[in-house]
Amino acid sequence: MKIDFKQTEPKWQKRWEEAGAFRAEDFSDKPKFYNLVEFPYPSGHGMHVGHIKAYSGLEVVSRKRRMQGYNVLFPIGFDAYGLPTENTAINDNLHPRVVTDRNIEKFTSQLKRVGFSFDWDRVVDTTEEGYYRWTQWIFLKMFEKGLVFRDTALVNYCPSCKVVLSNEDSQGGKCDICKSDIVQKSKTVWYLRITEYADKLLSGLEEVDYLPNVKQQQVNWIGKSTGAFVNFSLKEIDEKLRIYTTRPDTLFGVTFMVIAPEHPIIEANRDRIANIDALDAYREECAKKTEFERTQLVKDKTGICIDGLTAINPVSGKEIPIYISDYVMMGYGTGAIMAVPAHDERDWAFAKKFGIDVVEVIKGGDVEKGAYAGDGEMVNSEFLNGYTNKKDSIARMIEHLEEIGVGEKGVQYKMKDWAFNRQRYWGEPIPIVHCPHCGIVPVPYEELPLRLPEVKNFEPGEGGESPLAKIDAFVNCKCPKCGKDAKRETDTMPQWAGSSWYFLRYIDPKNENAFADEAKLKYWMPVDWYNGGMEHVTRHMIYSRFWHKFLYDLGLVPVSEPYAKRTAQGLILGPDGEKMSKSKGNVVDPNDVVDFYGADVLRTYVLFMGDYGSAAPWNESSMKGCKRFLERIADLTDLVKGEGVTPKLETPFHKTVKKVSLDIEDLKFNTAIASMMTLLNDIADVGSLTKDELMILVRLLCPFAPHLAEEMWETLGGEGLCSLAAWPEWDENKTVESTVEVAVQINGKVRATVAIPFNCSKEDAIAAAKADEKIAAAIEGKSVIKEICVPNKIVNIVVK
RNA sequence: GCGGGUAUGGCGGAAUUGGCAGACGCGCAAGAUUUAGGAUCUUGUGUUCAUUCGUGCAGGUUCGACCCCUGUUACCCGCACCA
Repeated sequence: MKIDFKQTEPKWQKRWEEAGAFRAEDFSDKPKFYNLVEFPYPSGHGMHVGHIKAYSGLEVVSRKRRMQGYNVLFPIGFDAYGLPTENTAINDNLHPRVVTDRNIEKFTSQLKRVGFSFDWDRVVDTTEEGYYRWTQWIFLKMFEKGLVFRDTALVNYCPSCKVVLSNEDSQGGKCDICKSDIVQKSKTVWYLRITEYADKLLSGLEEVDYLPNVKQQQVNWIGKSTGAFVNFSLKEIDEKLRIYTTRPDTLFGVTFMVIAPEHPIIEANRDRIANIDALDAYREECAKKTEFERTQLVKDKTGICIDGLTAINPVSGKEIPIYISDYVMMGYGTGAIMAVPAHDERDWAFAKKFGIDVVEVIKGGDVEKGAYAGDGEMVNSEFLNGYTNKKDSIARMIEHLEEIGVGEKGVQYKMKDWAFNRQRYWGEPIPIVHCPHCGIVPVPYEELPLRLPEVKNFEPGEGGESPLAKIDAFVNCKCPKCGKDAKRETDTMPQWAGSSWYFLRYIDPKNENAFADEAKLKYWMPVDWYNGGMEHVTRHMIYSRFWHKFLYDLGLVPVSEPYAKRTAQGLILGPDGEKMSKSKGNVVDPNDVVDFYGADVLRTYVLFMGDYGSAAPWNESSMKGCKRFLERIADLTDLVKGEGVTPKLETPFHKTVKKVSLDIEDLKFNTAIASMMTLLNDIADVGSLTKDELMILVRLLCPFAPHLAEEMWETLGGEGLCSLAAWPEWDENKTVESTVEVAVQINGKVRATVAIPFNCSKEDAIAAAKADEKIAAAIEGKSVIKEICVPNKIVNIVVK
């Protein structure tokens, strides 16, 4: 039969919608299954073929699950707050609300055109009042529990976007949005105390089924290290210099100390430091460097010795000079280190440059030629001499430090607290009031949502203040506590706020009394399967796990981990093999593909083009192969003869049902489709098939090419929607032929194949192999040393 | 530097995890159909005339290795002066 996709695709999309075919039911007798895909940021460019691939994976799983009788929740929404929208709005002189609505509309129509089986009744939009009200609510809960704090510190700042960025948003020293170099700036910012959850985020990984590299990346990002804090006395003043080290056992090898240029001890002791002018000059220079420059100059160590402060080694009593250098960061540990040049590369390079002594405390290397970081016997270390096990020597030293009261065991994380405010308009207002009498006062829960005010000019101020700061009607308010005049916080939340809990809102998107109903949460959570991009592993994934764990500790969600399983799709590259980007002009627009080939071809192609988890280049002619495949399937209606089973096709059908069923569970869509193609070739060889058989194939095809499947299902007289028909089952016994071709090897080389009954005995198989004339000739006159038989696979005869 | 991964025809990729390497698709070639192009269909397609040789490279284990072990090279991704 001939299919006109331009007519059939919209027809079935409408029928699904009218039938509410993909609506998830709260509380059902069916088993539940919650499939989640990362909701898109509705940018002005519309959808990308990458989105299609990202959603097609769990789309297929969702459709299969429904056919298997599950109550499936497969929702979609829009993560609509954020800078790009705001920048577009500024450029086009429109309100961000208008831009957002326009973009959401565009995305919605594109998603619907592809025929995704989302539950459109549960769409969430993070910028809607009914949504961000609860984002603010959770923020206030965090405030209430002491997880929100304000601090003045060096933060990542993007001079181009004019915003403070979190660590996660400035990876590699580049602004995540505009890719320009970020700078360090001292600012007062709001933080979420995510480090409080570092251990829980780490240990929680043990109970979830995430892709191994997803887990590993999170472990690395959290970056837990164990060691010790040591307090060094200072010769000149009655103050301690506190350091963190993972190797306290090398304390006898310390020949100098290094503190970060920003370390407060310098400011506090200006008068005492003889070379303060030189230090100031150096510090100023460091402040000017971008993060990028600071890391590029790794090899070339710079620094200055502080003239006027001397540390005392707490175990040896020796006097140690203190340097400032930008290879020590204020943001990690205590901003100060004990330098052991013999056993640390960076310290070694620094010591060589400044002519500082190198004292070996671990045997095994030549410390004059380079730092030795390996294991070995402890030397020059008094009570530690003779220790050969790192663990023991560290434990012994910590014990000693605790005894003499100069240090203790410590833990550090690379992950830092989450800098949470942005100086832009298009985000959730932070519901806080600054009162001259009461200090920082949260907006009462009943006043939520704290609405984003309408403004004309939402460009950020030159001084880096939020556009909201210019709106007096918003800023000026009464203190909720004392009732006197006060001012509102004018910064907004970062883009990652709304996406940190959206999977909970899908469960109860219209609830006005809670972020979601308790019983519904209990029914649906956790998300059974979450698929998304690798780029979100160290941001969205960590952030949302943190929020969810916080809600769990409050008893507001039923499970501690939000996502039971996490997988990731690979990128679609441009036809040139490069990452798709507008500047390279290699972007493929899904709309063009749907116009020309139809949604079914697009869906099938993005899943057939390669391994789902790997990147693969777009190849138009390969897509034509998928078009041909679907056309040939449609033509099968002409080959239908009778009902029941075609003997020659029985095994191929059972095989294919099994293969498709199992491959979908492993995201091996390419081989699932390939097996249907193979079946199609088998059918073509036979020249006919029965109606029952075709209806099996149509149902297997349905998750991939649902419009064609529905059309054929209807033509064949199938009951109801194919999308809701029962998923075909297979009989394991019928997945194999009664006779199998077995390869016969002589000394491991294939010499012949013989057809023998399936599961026949080893003896029979070997006898059959020997009966083959080629094999008989090969063994002729030689002595058989060994005969190996793997049932149904191979016979190997070793001769001499 | 640390962590993770990949390497198979002209291309995208398969291989039940130690058992006939190259499924399936693209591309290509020949033929059919067509006024022609396109589309479609049929056949062929790792290499070699052949015995052969073939899964980045060099070894090893095994009756048998894309798969396991040792060494090595290249590329990709993430983090990175983390003390």
